[in-house]
Amino acid sequence: MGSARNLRRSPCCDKVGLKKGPWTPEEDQKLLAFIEEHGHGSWRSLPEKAGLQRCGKSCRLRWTNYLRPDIKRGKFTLQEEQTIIQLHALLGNRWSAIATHLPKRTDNEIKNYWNTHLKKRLVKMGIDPVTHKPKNETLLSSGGQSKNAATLSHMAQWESARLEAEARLARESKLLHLQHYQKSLNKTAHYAAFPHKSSSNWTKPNEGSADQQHESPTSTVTFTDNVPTALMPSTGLGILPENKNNEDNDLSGIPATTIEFVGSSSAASSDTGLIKEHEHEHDWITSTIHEFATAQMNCPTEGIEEGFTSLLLSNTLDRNFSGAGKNDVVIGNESSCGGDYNYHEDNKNYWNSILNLVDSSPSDSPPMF
DNA sequence: AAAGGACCCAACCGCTATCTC
DNA sequence: TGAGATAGCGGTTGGGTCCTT
Repeated sequence: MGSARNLRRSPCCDKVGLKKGPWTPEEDQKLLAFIEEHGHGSWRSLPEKAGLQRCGKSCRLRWTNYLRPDIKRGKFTLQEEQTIIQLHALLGNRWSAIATHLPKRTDNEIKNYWNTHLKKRLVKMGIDPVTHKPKNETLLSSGGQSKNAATLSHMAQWESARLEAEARLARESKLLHLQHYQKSLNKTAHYAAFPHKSSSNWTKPNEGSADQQHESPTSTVTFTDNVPTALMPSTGLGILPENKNNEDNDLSGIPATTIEFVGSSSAASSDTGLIKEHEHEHDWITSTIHEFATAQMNCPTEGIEEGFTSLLLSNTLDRNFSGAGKNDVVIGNESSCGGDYNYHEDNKNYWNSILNLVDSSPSDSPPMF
């Protein structure tokens, strides 16, 4: 699908003499030093200013995937693995969206980890890594089972709209954080002398500070100062558990969850136009939820916004990650709205975990499963 | 010990979306 | 309004490392 636009444009790396391939420690030093002092500004012009024989794109990727101070490297925790699997079930290969729920991890890293570890693990367990359904069921899937796919699709659509809104607002608020960003960059000065590994790869600069949350190009979640909103407060939309004390995920006490239009204290949403956009998105999501319930689940929709969790928990999805700290995927069998009790409980587990996932502060998530 | 296959992951490629002039 | 520039995304690749025989 080569666009006509690309025919007009010259590739960013077509300049003769520009280096490709693995970065050397010296190049990293130069890039870090330059960004610490000046910020990255225009990536296009950065390499020349920084004295690098690289294209801007290469510099940007090196920074976002490796040198950024707020990157966590190393082994993925069990919790992170579960997060990735569940979000992948919901969002598919939308790595950047998944990465917003795993602060300090890059989309590239998550993508690699999925392809090299998690995908294979699911396959071994007989789970289709694309549909997250058991292989044999995928083959048999038809009729009533297709309802599951439609349900997932609706969930993804809903999440997609939310993420897009988040991204847009994050861009707006990013401007307001520019000054803050420059300050934070200065804090990273000590990374200039970060240690190296013996090979071409070297260790992480370090863990980022809390206020570096604003800096991450891939992790654009921002939080309001005083509103304990859960789901992307920057969009103005939040899922607000009515009982925040439900920390142990006791399913008998699953909070009724409310989707509210939250008057965010962020600068971005103080803008009238943006608020109007929020309202529009809220309307859209509300209608989608109603459509979702009526079309896919045959469940009552009255007061549905006050009980979205219940809606999710009584849907017809047929898989579950159950039990505390388990990797196992437990396959449900019965599916009906408000039907088999055990199956209902299984789905409660599954969706409760997802809701808790997006409901948790990125950095201090308690054990969720 | 050596060969070669499997694995891993940083980096690249191609594309679209968005911004700027 | 349209062209060009830039940023960001997801898929893919290539080479280094690890493991098995």
